[in-house]
Amino acid sequence: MKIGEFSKKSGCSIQTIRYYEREGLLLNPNRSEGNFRLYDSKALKQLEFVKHCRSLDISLNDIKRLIELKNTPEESCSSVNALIDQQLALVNKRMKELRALKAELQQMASACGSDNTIEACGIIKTLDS
Amino acid sequence: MKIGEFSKKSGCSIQTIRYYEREGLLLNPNRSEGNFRLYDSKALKQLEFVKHCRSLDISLNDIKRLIELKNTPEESCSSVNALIDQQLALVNKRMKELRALKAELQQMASACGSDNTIEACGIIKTLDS
DNA sequence: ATAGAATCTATAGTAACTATAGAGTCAATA
DNA sequence: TATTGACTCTATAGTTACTATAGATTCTAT
Repeated sequence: MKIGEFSKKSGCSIQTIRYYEREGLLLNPNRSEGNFRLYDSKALKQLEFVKHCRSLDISLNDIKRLIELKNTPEESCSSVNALIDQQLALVNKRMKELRALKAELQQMASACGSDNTIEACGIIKTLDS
Repeated sequence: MKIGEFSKKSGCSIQTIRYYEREGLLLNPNRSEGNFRLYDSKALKQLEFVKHCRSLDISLNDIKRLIELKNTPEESCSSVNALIDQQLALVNKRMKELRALKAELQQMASACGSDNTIEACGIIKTLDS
């Protein structure tokens, strides 16, 4: 299939597919006579792997590492574990930050009942302090 | 004070300060004879406002809007309210995403006890499906 | 033969910074 | 007085993960 169909099947935009190829996350596909990219179901699986990783917010660099690791199936998977643990730590950190952030925003929202002037607005006062 | 001291007092890097100035978040400071930027305590307050907003993850564009709003103190603060509400919605959305993400990552981490080969690793299997 | 759709490459834009190069300024020392 | 070193200046490029555009080709259908 050509890139248009590949894009629809995978749910990735055409530009993103070409970008992933440039970045080495997808193998260089075969080309048609007229230089159009040609994909098969194997390529689709590869792209789905990448998409799944991205949905977990794993960076393109880490995905590249995972792909390399996949190509050495006989080795220990401790690096894979480490990568996921690291990702989990990142997520926990961000969640903590977001919780604090949410608390402050909520407090600010309640600091301004509704219809003040900007001068009297509790939100601006909070931000100013 | 010159930018070095301003940077230390505010906790913003020198580049970031100059960047905020270019982006219109800080007023153009006076310059010394030799063209060095000169800041006073008023400028510090302005920068602290920006920093506080950034710590709440408010975008530079929205901060710019807040600054403009601050300059019309007699008007209604409903726009300020709306902006904070919108920010809160964003945070809630991201928290929800992160919770889902965390759940999947945890499940993956537990799918691989510890010392498999990559071929047998539950994590890679999950990512492949 | 030709119109229109799809594809190609190369390049620039996005957000919010960070980092660098190369030049100029300033205060203190030899 | 000359010079060293710290500080600052502007302009530009790099970061991440894409998205968008321009201009040229290729293919398909009438």
